[in-house]
Amino acid sequence: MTLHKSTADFAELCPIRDVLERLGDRWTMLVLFTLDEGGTQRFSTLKARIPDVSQRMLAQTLRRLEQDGLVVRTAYATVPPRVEYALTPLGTSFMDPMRQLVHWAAQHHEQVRTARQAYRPVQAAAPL
Amino acid sequence: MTLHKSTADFAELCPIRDVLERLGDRWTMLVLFTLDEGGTQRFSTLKARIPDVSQRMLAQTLRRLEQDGLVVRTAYATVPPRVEYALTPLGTSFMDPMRQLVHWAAQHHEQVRTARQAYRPVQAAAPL
DNA sequence: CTGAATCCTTACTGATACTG
DNA sequence: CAGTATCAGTAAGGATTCAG
Repeated sequence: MTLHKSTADFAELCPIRDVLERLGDRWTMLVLFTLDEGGTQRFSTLKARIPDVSQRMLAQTLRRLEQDGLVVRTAYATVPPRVEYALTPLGTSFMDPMRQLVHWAAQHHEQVRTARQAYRPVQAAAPL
Repeated sequence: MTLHKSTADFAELCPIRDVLERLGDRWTMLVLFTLDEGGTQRFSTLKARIPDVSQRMLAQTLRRLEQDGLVVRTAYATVPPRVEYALTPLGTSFMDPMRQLVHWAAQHHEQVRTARQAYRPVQAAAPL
């Protein structure tokens, strides 16, 4: 369960970092959350529900999630095209730990904000 | 408990995004995890345990964590200087949800890797 | 509607060099 | 030892344009 790797293997990252680095970007969590609460949704719906995501980033995020097996993409050959996205069982299984994280954030947000305000760049003197 | 905000308020981001975006960068989780498993540690120790972090990034990450109240920095006015870092109670409280996330990653890493390999860029045809 | 491709601007990062 | 400052390269992100 270590997140560290010896200096030797930069290339083959530790499993956990490998997975978490994907999830840590700006939009992934948001997309997963939106899919979870809204169920199967079209591209345009997702775009509408995440106001500040660009088309480019949404597409890219969805591609990666699809690639990692957290999301399924279903395209219908109609005109105009219709594409639907949904969480896979794997994607759904991720929502549990994610909800914990969201809960923590909601719970402690105020405390963090307070800490930020109280923060003083540096202290010259020191204990001892 | 929504992660979305109306288009109106980009500036004042939703609490959860505000908190999670900080944690989502490349080093924060790793630093927190290292502090958690090793207890109070000096700058150089942390640097040694996270082989591929640069001095600059480690310092920056620690500053932010300190600012957010997850880490305490204690400087001793000795020569040479000695600075110790430790998790605050707030920081410790974050480890719970974080461990869940790490656990999920460890548990499903193989599945994700498999999905990545099986992935085919796009499909021309489609159902229906 | 759902994207991919391009361009361009900003943010992140690592090396390096320099202080207290 | 524990940083900060500066610089340069890379990567991320948005806006726009074009295509199936």
